Amino acid sequence: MNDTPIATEKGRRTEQAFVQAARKVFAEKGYLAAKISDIAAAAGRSPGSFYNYHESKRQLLEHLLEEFQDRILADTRSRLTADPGHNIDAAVRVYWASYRDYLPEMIGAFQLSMTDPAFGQWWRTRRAQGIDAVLDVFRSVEHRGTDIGLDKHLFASAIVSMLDSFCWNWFVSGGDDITRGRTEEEAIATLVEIWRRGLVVPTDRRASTDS
Amino acid sequence: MNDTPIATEKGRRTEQAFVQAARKVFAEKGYLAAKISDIAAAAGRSPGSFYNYHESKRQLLEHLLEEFQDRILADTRSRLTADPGHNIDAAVRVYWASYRDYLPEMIGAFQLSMTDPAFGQWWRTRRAQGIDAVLDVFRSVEHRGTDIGLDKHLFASAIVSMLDSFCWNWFVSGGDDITRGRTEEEAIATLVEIWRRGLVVPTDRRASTDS
Amino acid sequence: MNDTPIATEKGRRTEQAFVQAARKVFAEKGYLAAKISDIAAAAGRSPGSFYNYHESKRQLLEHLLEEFQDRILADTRSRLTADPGHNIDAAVRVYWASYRDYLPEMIGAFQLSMTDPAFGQWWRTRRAQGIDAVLDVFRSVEHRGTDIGLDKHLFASAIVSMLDSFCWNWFVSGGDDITRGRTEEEAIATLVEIWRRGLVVPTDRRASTDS
Amino acid sequence: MNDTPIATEKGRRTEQAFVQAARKVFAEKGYLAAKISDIAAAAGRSPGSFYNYHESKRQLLEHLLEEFQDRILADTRSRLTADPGHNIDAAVRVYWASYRDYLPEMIGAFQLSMTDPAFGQWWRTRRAQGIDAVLDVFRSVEHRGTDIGLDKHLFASAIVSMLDSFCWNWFVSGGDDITRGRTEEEAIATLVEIWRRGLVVPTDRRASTDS
DNA sequence: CATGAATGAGGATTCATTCAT
DNA sequence: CATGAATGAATCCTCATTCAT
Repeated sequence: MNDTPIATEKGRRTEQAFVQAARKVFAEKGYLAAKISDIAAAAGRSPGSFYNYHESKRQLLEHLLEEFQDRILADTRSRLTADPGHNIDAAVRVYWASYRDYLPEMIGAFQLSMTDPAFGQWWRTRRAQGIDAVLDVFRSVEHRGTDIGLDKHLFASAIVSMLDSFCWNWFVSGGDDITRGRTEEEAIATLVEIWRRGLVVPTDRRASTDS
Repeated sequence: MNDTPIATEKGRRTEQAFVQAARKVFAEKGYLAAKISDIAAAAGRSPGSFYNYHESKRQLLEHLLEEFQDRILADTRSRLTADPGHNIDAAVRVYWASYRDYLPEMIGAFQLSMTDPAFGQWWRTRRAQGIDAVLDVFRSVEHRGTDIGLDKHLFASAIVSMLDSFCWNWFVSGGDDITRGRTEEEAIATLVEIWRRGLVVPTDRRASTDS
Repeated sequence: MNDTPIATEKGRRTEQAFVQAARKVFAEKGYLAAKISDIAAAAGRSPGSFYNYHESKRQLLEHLLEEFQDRILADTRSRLTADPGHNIDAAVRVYWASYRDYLPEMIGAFQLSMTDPAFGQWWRTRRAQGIDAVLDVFRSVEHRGTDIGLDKHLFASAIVSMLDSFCWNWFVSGGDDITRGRTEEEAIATLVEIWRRGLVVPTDRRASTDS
Repeated sequence: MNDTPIATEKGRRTEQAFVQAARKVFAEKGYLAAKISDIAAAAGRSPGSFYNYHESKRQLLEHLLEEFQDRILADTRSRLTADPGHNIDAAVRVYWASYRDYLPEMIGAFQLSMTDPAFGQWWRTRRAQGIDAVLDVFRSVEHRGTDIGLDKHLFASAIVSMLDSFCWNWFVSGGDDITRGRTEEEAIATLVEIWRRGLVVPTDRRASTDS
C-alpha cells in the first residue's frame, strides 16, 4: 500500500469503489471466503490496484470497523429519556440500524473473531457496549420503582443476543421463511415488546407465587 | 476415498479419531479456517490418511450434520406436556444441549451457510425447526386461554434468535465478561424467564392502555 | 514449513537436494536474484516442495550460515604455533578454504548484508573474526621481538580485505584474466608472502630513515 | 523513454534529480533491491517521470558507469613519476577516490556483475585496469633495480583486491568496528605502506635464506 | 514535462489432494 | 491401512511500466 494521501478525484473514486465492493462481497460470501480478486472484480478494477489503497483484506476491514465505531457511537450517545418505553424503542432501533447499515462490517468482524484473538476482543467489546446500553435502560426502569427481579447481567446479555441474531438473520438471510412479508416496523415492534414484557414480573405468576 | 465400509477395528478407531479431531478443530478455529493438516495433526494421524475416510472437509461436515440431525430430532420429539412452564424449560434445555453437544457442527454449518446455498438451506431449516418448537409451546399456552397478543411468528423467530446467539456466545466465546461466573442453570433460568414473561401482556400496560 | 523432523530417507534426500541446489544457484546468480523456482528447478523438485523444508529463501540462508559458522570455528581454533611464518600460511589457508567451500554462503551473506541490517551485522562479525585471527599472528610475531611499526588494526583490516576480495574474485569470477593459469598454491603463496613482507620494516627504508 | 535530447531547464533539473536520487538509493540499499519508486521518491518526482529520462534501472546504471569511466580515466592517466613511493601513494589515492566518489556505481556494477554477463565483463575490465596501474608501479620500481621477486600478476591482483575490499568496507559499512576513529589519511597510509613493503624481499628472510 | 492511477506479469506461498512406499 | 513426501492449482502480493489527464 501507498501511504501517500490520495491525490486525484479518480483515485478517490477508485478507493470508494474498492470499499463499496468489499462491503458487497463481505455481505454476499462472507469475509473469510472473500478473495481480493472478488473484490477487485466487484469494483471493476484490477487486483493489483487494490493494494494502492489497502495493505490487505484485513486492514481494509479494520478501516471499515473504525468508521463503524465512530458512527455508532455518535448514534447511541445520549438517547436516554425519562420514559423507559421510549428508551427501549430507541435502543432497538439503534441496534437495528447498525445491522441494516453495517452488515458487511458485522459479518467481517464476526468471522474474523473466530480466528483472530484481536478481533475476538473487538467483538466482545461491541457486545459489551450493547449490554451497557441495555443496562442503562434497566436503570431508567428501576428509577421508576419497578423491580425487574432477575440477574440483570444475564438478562442484558440475552437481550443483546436476541437483537444480534434477529438482525443478522433478517439482513443476511432475509429473515425466516415463516416471517416473510413482515415489515421492519413489525419486526422492531416485536423485539421492543418482548424486551418490555421481560421487564415486568407477570401478574399471574405473582399471584401464583403469592399463594 | 474408498467407498468400501471400514473393515478393521483399527480403521474404525482412526475414523473416530478424525471425526473427533475435526470437531475439535472446527470449534477452535472455525470451519473455514480449518486445514486438513490441522485435523490430521489433532487426530495424531497423517493428512493422507484423512482421505481414506472422507472425500473432503466439506463432506465430513455433511456427515457430522447428519448425525446431529438424527440425535436432535430424537431429543426434541414429543416433549410437550400440558404445563406450558415446563414446556418452555424443556425447549430451552434442548436448545442449550444442542449447542453444548454440537458446537462444531453449528459453527461449521453457520460458516458454510454464508457461501454455500445448500448449507444456507440447512441452516434455515434448522432455524425453522426451532421456530416450530417455539410455536408448539405457544399453542400449549393459548390452549389454556391466554392471549399472547403478538405476531407469533415474529415472536418465535425472536425467541430462537435469542437462544441461538446466547448459546453461541456462551459456548464459543465463553460468555460475556459481565456474566462471567454465572452457572449454566442461572443462564437457562434467565432465558426461560424472559420467554415466559414474553407470553403475558404486562399488567401495568393493560392498566395504562385502559385509561 | 513443517517443523516436524524429516521422517524418511526420501525426505532427507530431497532436503539435501534443496540445500545443494540453493548453494548452486546462489553461487551462480547471487542470492538476491535467486528465485525459489530456480532452486526448485536445480533440485529437480517442485517449488511447492521447497516449503516442506524451509520457510523461505532467507531462512535457508540463515541455516547455511549456521553450519558455516560451526565448521569454520572448528577449523580456525588453535592453529597458532610458535612459528609466525607457519601461522600466516595456516591463516591464509583457512581463509582460502572458507571461500572455496562456502562460496554460496559468502555470496548470500554479503548480498543480504547490504539490504538487511541483521545480516550486515553477521558480515561485520565475520570480518571481525578474521581480523582477530590476523592480530593473533601479529602477536606471535612481536613475541619474537619484531616491531611491526604500523597501526595494527588498520593493517589487519587491510589483510582481511585482501584475502576476502582475492578469494572472492578467484572463486566467483575464476580470477583475473591476467592470472589465468596460476595454481591455487601459487596464489596462496603470493598472499602469504605479501602478508609476511608487510610485517617487516624494509631494510632500504630503515636505511633511508636513518640518514 | 523519449530519445530527443532534454530541451528545457526544468527537464535538465529533473534528470539530475533522478540521477542523484538513484545514486543515493543504490548506495543505501544496493542496486538489486532498489525500486524505481524508491528512486522517484528520493528524487521528489513521480515514478512515471523516471521513464522520461531512462528506459530502465539498468540503463540508468549503464549511463552512470559511462560517466564513471570517463572521469576515472582522466584521473588515472599519466600520473607516473620517477619516484616509486610517490607512484604508490598516487595509485592508492586514485583507487580511494574512485570509491569515495563513485560508490553507487561500484555497488551497482558489482551486484549486477553476478547475474549479468555484460556487467561481469565490465567489472573484470575495471579490475584489469587497476591491475595495469599496479603493474606500472612495479615497473617503475624495477626500473631502479629492485627485484620484487614474486609473480607480479598475482601480486598485482592481490593489491587490487586489498584496495577494492578495503575501500568498499570503508565506505559501504563504515569500516570495521576495530578501526573506528581512524582517519582516511591513516587508512591510506596503511595501504600504501603494505604495498610498499610488499615490494621488497625482507632482510631477515634474505638472511635466513642465506644460511 | 509531470503526475499518479492502473495494469499485469511474475514471484512467493499455501494447502488440498495424490501417490509411492 | 498408514505414512509423509510431492505436486500444482489457487491466491496473495509486488512492482516495473504504461497511459490518461
